[in-house]
Amino acid sequence: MTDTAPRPTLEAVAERAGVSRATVSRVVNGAHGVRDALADRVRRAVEELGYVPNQAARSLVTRRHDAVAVVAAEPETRVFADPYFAQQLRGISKELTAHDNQLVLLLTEGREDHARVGRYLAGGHVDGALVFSLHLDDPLPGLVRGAGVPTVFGGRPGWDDGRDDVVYVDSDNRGGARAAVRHLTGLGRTRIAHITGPLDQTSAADRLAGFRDVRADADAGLVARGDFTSGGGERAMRELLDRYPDLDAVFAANDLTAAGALRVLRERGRRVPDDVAVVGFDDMLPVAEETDPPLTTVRQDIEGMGRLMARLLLRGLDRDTAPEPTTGVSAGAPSGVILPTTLVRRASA
Amino acid sequence: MTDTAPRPTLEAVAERAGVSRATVSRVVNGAHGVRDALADRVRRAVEELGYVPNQAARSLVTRRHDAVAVVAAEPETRVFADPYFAQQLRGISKELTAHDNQLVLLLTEGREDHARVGRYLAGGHVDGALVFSLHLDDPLPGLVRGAGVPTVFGGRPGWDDGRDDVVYVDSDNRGGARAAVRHLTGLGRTRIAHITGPLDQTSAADRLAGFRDVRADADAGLVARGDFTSGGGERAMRELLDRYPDLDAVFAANDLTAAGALRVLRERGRRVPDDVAVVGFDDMLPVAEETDPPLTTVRQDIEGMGRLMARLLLRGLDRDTAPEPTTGVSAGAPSGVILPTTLVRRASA
DNA sequence: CGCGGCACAGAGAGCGCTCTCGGCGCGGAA
DNA sequence: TTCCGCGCCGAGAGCGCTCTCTGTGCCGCG
Repeated sequence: MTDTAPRPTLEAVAERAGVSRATVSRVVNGAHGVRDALADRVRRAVEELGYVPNQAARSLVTRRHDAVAVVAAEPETRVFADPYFAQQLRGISKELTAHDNQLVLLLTEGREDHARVGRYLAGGHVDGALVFSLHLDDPLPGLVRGAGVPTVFGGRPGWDDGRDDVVYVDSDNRGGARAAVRHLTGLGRTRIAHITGPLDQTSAADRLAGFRDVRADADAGLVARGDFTSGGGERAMRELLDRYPDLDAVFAANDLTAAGALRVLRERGRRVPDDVAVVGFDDMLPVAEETDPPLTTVRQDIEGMGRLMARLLLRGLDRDTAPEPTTGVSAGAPSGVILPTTLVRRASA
Repeated sequence: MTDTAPRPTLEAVAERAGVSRATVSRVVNGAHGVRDALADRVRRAVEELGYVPNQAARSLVTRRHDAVAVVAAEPETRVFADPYFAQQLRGISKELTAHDNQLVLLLTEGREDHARVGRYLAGGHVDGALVFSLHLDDPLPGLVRGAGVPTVFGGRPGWDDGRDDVVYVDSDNRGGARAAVRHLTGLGRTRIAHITGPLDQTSAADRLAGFRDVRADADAGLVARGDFTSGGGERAMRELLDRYPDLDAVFAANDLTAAGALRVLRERGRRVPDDVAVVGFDDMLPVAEETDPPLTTVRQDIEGMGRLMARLLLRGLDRDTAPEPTTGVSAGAPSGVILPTTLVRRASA
């Protein structure tokens, strides 16, 4: 039952159409230099036999796979909120399928997984890789680089040190943070605190930098360390209130953190936004709308990020097959692309 | 830069080890019937050259790909809450990598995508497929069936009509719903309402069935239709309160719905759980813990579901390569596997 | 009328691997 | 010693495709 009839080969199609394998191949692919009459006959034969090219045979000779790997460290995507990763995946998927590429998903979970991924990428099973690298000391980027596979990173890699051949897509964490804090100052708030994310992640570090851009003169004590979870947000909020009972605004590094902060504020009898205004980050959808009050936050185009990553990768792959004559890398190759963020005003600030 | 040195072939390894291709192949795979001395020489050569088998060449002859497709309808995974799908993916990924299989992700979004997926599966690029089919009238299952690819479904397919060769994994929606409602009756609640999900999804239908199992005598008016979103939960909750101002418990078809219901209850001045007890479903993690009060809900082992799906598929594939002599399908083949659910008690009921 | 050129089609090699089959050497039985 | 059997290894075909190279027919031009 599982075994279907043997799939028709090029040969079979050729025979049915009364032409040679080569001609069928020409038609099935680009189809240049084949008379219409013949081409039609071939197409009809393809249709009748239900011919589908054998990808294995094809890539054996072309060395192309029309497949790209998406590599993500599993525990991190978990902490970082799953919807985030899923949305990126969606964007990637759309772009890839639009270009007839397959998406091979590699989720890693530990040292041994890294080795496995390295081997897989080096094995030349895919034409390129999209890698999500969040931590400063992530071993993945090095691995991928070692595998010699064209790669686009999701999120600014921590080791963005001089080498400009690393391509990545990120959203404007720093700019978004600035916008959030400016929004708070615009509301007349003067005692503005920040709850960070885990600072070994570039997104968290960049958001902190954005906060500092606007509040360069803020007390160091107004910055409390969180970890992108609501529990961390609660802890940090308690600390902050203990230190600064008079604070009137909080910028949380993400929405989960903000949700935790909101709970503590309510518990301590602070009204939001009247007493304390709160801004989050991510616009993580189930959460940001469900909090009480709904969260003012910074939205990023997550799906767009994914799509852009895929697009950049595919473009790079194209260039490889048809290298332009200009010397070396095209002038001013965009090594990092930063997507804009927007402030979403809800009730919390 | 992108192009690395040409990858070593079996031939190269053979030459270096001073043996034939066949021997290297034997060692690289099962390694039976090769003297240890020779095998060691081969392994050393593999190591030194950094040889990795060319999967395309291999599957060209073996007709195996060590890859399975995961097919999901994109808009639905969105509505159904993204973390859900991501967790399943994680379970699938773990199981697949444990068996050296790759995960090819196919997200569909419309009619034309269905055709594309059908072609892909029929094209014999993968050894099997894991398909998430939520809707009663989902065209995907039919397509997959037509493609003649071994398949395991995620969630009970709507058309579970007699044919017992369809393999699926689902969690015990009906039993979980029963447990939730019994919990409410155990609390002494007597006026228990239910907000359903979209009833063209089997999970929603099964949860409703579970509600009815326990409250067979409940007024029809105590069942309000929702859509798995918090907005739907709000609307349904308003209806219910209008119809039954005296209701003292609500079983919501999922956590998002429950979150919406909670908002309306608060807005109408009902205390939870004192006046009205609320139970959700899913234990969708960011949400269920963030609501006020935190949600009592029914947890399913989502990751386990994914893992089980993959395991069942791989087992089926194994059988194909090494068919057991027993007649036909193994007696009592588990066509549907139902995973247990557990009630998680928090503050809302 | 003959030749070069062009547009198209076919023959055939070869991508890197697996796997069958045959050969070879060695040990034990006759 | 001869022969068979067995364990191990190599030769070689072939998986389904692409792509180059060659061949063929036809046109235009001299």
